[in-house]
Amino acid sequence: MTRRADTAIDAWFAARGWRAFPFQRRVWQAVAAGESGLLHATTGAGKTYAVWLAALRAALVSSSTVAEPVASRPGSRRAPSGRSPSRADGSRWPGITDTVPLSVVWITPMRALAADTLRALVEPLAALGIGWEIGARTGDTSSSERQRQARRLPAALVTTPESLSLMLARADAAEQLGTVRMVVVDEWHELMGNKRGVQLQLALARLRRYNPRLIVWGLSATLGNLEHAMHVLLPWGGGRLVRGAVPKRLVVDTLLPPGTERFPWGGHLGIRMLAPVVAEIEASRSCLVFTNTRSQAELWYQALLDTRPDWAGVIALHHGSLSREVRDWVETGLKQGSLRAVVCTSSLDLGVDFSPVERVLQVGSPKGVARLMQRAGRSGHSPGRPSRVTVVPTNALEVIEGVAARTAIIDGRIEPRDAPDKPLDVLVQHLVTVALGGGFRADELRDEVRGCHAYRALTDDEWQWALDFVVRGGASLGAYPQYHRVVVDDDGIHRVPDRTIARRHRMSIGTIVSDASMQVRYLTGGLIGTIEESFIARLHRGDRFLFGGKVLELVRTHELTAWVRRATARRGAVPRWGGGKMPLSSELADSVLLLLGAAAEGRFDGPEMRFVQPLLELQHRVSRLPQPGQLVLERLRSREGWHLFAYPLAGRNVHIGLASLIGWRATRDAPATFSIAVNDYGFELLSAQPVDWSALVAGRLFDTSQLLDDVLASLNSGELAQRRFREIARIAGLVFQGYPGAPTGARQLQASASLFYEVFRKHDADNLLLEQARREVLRQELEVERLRATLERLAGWQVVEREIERPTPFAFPLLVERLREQLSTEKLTERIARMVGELEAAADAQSVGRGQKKKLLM
DNA sequence: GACCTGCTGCGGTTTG
Repeated sequence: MTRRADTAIDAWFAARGWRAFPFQRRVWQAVAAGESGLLHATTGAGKTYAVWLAALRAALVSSSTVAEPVASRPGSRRAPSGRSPSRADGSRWPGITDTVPLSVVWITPMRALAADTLRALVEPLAALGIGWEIGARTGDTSSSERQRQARRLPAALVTTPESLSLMLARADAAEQLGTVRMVVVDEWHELMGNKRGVQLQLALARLRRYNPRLIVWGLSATLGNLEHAMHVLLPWGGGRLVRGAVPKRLVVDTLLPPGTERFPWGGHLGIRMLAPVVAEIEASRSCLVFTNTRSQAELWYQALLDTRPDWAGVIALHHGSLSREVRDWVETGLKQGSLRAVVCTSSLDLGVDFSPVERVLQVGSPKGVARLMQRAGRSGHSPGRPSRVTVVPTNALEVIEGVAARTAIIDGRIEPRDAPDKPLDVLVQHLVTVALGGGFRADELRDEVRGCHAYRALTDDEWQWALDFVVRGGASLGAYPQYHRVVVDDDGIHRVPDRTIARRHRMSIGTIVSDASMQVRYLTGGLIGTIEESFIARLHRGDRFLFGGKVLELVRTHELTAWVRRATARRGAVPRWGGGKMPLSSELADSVLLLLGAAAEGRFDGPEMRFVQPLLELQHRVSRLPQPGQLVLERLRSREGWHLFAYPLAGRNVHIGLASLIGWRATRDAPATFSIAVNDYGFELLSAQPVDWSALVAGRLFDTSQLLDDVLASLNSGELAQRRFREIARIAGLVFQGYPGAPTGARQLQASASLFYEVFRKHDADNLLLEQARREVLRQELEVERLRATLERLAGWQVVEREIERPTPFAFPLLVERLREQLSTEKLTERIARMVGELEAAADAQSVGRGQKKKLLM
């Protein structure tokens, strides 16, 4: 039987002109033996087929009623998506048709991937003549499909972690899901590092309780810690790590400005690279232009259209604030090859598989090695084709980052991903989910939860606290019945008897908490997308702004909708969205530092490093280049006061902590106030009085003892924790988001979250959700572990102090950064112009000649 | 003439 199934699969491969890769065979063998595991392979290497065919084969092999298998002519038939192939030709395994219960659950992190995945799964089914019904179930599943699934679930289901949890909240969850034999988690690297991944861990533990022999496979892109990724997914041990050793060539290069064009020392927009980028787009059939922010994407799209009006309709814009319709249109255009270029944010990091993308550009810092690899993988998406990404620097220092990413990839220094530890908000939500899904006994569920990696160290007290919180609202909410969500019946089973609570819970399942935003609609009703409330609030009637690639005029705002019409003007304000400020990763920063070290020794290899050579030499001449083993401190006296610049290259989050900490420690002895500026390379401390930094550095400025206390004292961590608490309150089910269509206003949501925060602080100080908020701030926003590692590293480094007369190339961006926060755009422009003027004058005074001056300013 | 920062992902109602 096994051999016949193999033969059929081989025949199907052969019909497509393929031969099974060794890694695919390894997966098939492992699954046939009932093993779980993690499959790592580059994109486009055939992971999907490997795991899917393994699942099918395992089902075939273990199906006792299988009769004579006959492969139909492989690849000759095509089944309509999501439906079982016709039974007409009879060439299939009769034993596994029709009445196969739900056997395979395929998890994808994005709804948009579900449809694509389904198509990929249907094809081999049809060709092999297997009469399985398969389907998708996510939030946008049609109501008729839902009804069909309510009658009987298909044999294989493609769904999201959230929808799986929703299914666990059904009273008949055990019957519905108890038949599942295999779970495949696609893009596990996207989930493992966040609370969605934790929610999935909990769901898998549930499925494993239903079926202890459950087979689980994760699919992952490149990570620095694959073994750990597998362990988080399969905490019960014994997983098989399979690496798809399909040679994949990855090309990282840099687009340099043509000729002797100068380059700004700071800046992140990069519009001056417009002409070279246009040339690149012209030269390729289809191109993805990644930017780091949504507003940057809007500006680039507009700039491209200004330059090439004839590209209207063949280039497009894609980011997370645009409506689903707009994005669907763009994604379809990409797949069909009708779009020449799409300007996007990480909204297209996943999901354009099997598409004809030929070229990938990354405008601005790639921030991390894995991120750049992921984006490179959007091109050349099939076995054997090379992937290529071109970094488009927006300032001189970013030129180095491209080279740094390339060397890090070659050396295999890829970022690891950490999994969250014990998020109690997710656990609280899960308790209500399971109470809804047929109920639970406390001891049994506790052991099940502890089987998850995230809760392996959950104490009895913590468990009891979480249980108590869903039963009687914890110590402070006992008086409010809506927080007595779970009730213990006479048999000791925890259930949710209240229908309103049940409904609200089902509506709130998930761990993604979105920002406060308003819908933007045409007067005619069409939805364009969503923008931050705070941005719209600053606009007046008639003001124009750029959104969705169009200049719009604000007509009026009503409730949570901004009504707009097309404006005839060519310019408008650019929306600012709030959002994460991702720091440069340690791996990439260290790689940059190595290159700077080489530069300090006079080594400039390759065109990129030679391009920035004049700038780096200038830095080294007037100050010093940061390099491994040396912390460069620059002191500058200006009209503004006394500046200290430092370049630890530890990413902006750590620099915020470091600058606050050092400023705070410096003021313990002599009172002073500092203004602080940070970027990914270093930080600036500016004071109105002189500070004896040399004495302080000789002291215990970089001490790591009492680090936590000092960090908490130096920053307003209370406010940070309160902001963080908003998300936790939502996930734990304290704050109800409101019904769709009439959502609770964001401000109201914020208000009730902070109300809970205050109530807990005053009357329930031991509430573990408060503690969680503090932990999350320290870990995620302040990266306290990385801060500690940085301090320890700095303690062993030689401190090089330099007195400088003018801002150096490394200091200049920090000056601008601070001014940007303080001044309006016009004033900032004036100030920068003056600073640059002073620099030029200084360069002239040094009589370095015109050619030199040009070089100095790049 | 140099400046324009800050990502992504999901889910859900209603019935006398």
